[in-house]
Amino acid sequence: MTKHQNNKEQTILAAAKEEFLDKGYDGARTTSIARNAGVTHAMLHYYFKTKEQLFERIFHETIGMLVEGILEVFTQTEKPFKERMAEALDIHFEVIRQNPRLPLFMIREVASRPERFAVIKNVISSFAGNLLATMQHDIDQAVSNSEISHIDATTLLLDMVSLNVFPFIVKPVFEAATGLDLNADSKFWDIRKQENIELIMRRLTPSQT
Amino acid sequence: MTKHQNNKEQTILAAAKEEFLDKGYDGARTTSIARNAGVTHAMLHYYFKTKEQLFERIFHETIGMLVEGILEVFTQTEKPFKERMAEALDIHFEVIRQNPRLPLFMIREVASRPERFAVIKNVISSFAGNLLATMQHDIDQAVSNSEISHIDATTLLLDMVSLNVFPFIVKPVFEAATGLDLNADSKFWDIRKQENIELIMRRLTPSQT
DNA sequence: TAATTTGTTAACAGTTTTGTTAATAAAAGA
DNA sequence: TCTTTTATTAACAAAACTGTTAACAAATTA
Repeated sequence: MTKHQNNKEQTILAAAKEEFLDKGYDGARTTSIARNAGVTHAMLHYYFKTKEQLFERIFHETIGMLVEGILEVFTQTEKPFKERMAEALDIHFEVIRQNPRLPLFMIREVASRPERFAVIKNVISSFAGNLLATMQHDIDQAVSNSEISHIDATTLLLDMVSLNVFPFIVKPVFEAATGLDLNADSKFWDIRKQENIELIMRRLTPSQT
Repeated sequence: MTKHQNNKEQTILAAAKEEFLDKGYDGARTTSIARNAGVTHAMLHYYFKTKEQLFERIFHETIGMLVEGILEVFTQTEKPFKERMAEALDIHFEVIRQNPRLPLFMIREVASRPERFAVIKNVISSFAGNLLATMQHDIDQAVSNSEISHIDATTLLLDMVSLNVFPFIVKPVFEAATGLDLNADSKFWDIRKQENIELIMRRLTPSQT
């Protein structure tokens, strides 16, 4: 009677993503994932042999999304450096705003199981190398035009990522401390984005000596 | 024959701290803690009835350290605001540098078990309220002297914490991406501290319009 | 030194969680 | 339609952990 709908696999994946993002690998329970997906937990082992394998799937996806998010950022080369940088900050911020749990997820998993380095290492490092080289080139050019202060590309990238990502990571603690509900407070995030842009812009503006 | 040395309790606590900081509550194993402490795991239940209770001890301690660390920061009121702010950044950075795993530990636990909010809430919120009020007062004064640009105390505090804390949180990922070993690289952290101070100083300097 | 409290071990009990299997139903292919 | 492959369930096995207990040793105290 009931049609065999292979979207069960998708349903399981969705439930697993929720569970893993929320609780991390160690906190996640395969039974709980199955329950939330509305299937018996044997199904989960049928589609994905082990918890580990199911996790890998999710982990890969999220690396993809994060890397993609940062990738898009540095493509246009027409406009002046500061302008491009402001746009990059904006885009980067919005990507995280739409996937606010990804960064903590990634950091937490890499921290508690460094073995997973291997997976992530290739994906990121090849990409990050390119990005940094490109950025450094553009920076040097802008510096020689006296358009901006000197800064190292790695330093600038870490400035950017720290400012854009950290607020989302610390959100639960921040909410506990202040009693605010930041989900219901889009103004807070708009202000935050502007502040981050402001900080980097001022950092890049040549000092008047 | 063997003397009853009650430093076993301390040994267990030390091993537990290691384990919890490294793997988080869910990833920690009481058997592993006992093994690392060199005692049978029954001992662990003898001194600390449950895993949860053992965790509470550690959790409280770390909240204490973190809050203390930020507390010390804003006491002197003689010097100009920017100067004080630079010192605060320096002290704050060094506190974290010496306890680099505490922030991720706290964030991770609060994220995966919001129930623990209750504990942390009182400690932080009462304190944070004071700090923010003090900061805002000092900021307003410095602004009216045209000593600095206008900024919200909450915003400035989040700037500061983001810049100082995030690099330590993202360290494992960063190392995976770049292949560097940041533990062996004290220069990296010195540069980072300077960059953070630079960023905030420029943010606070009144813009010349 | 006798009694009591404190520390320690080993073995075990209970639970939770992951993973397997055998039986069966549905779908697809021939 | 008969066979084979895929999907699904329920029941079960195995492992991993946490927590308990009973027996005993060492230290403390009276």
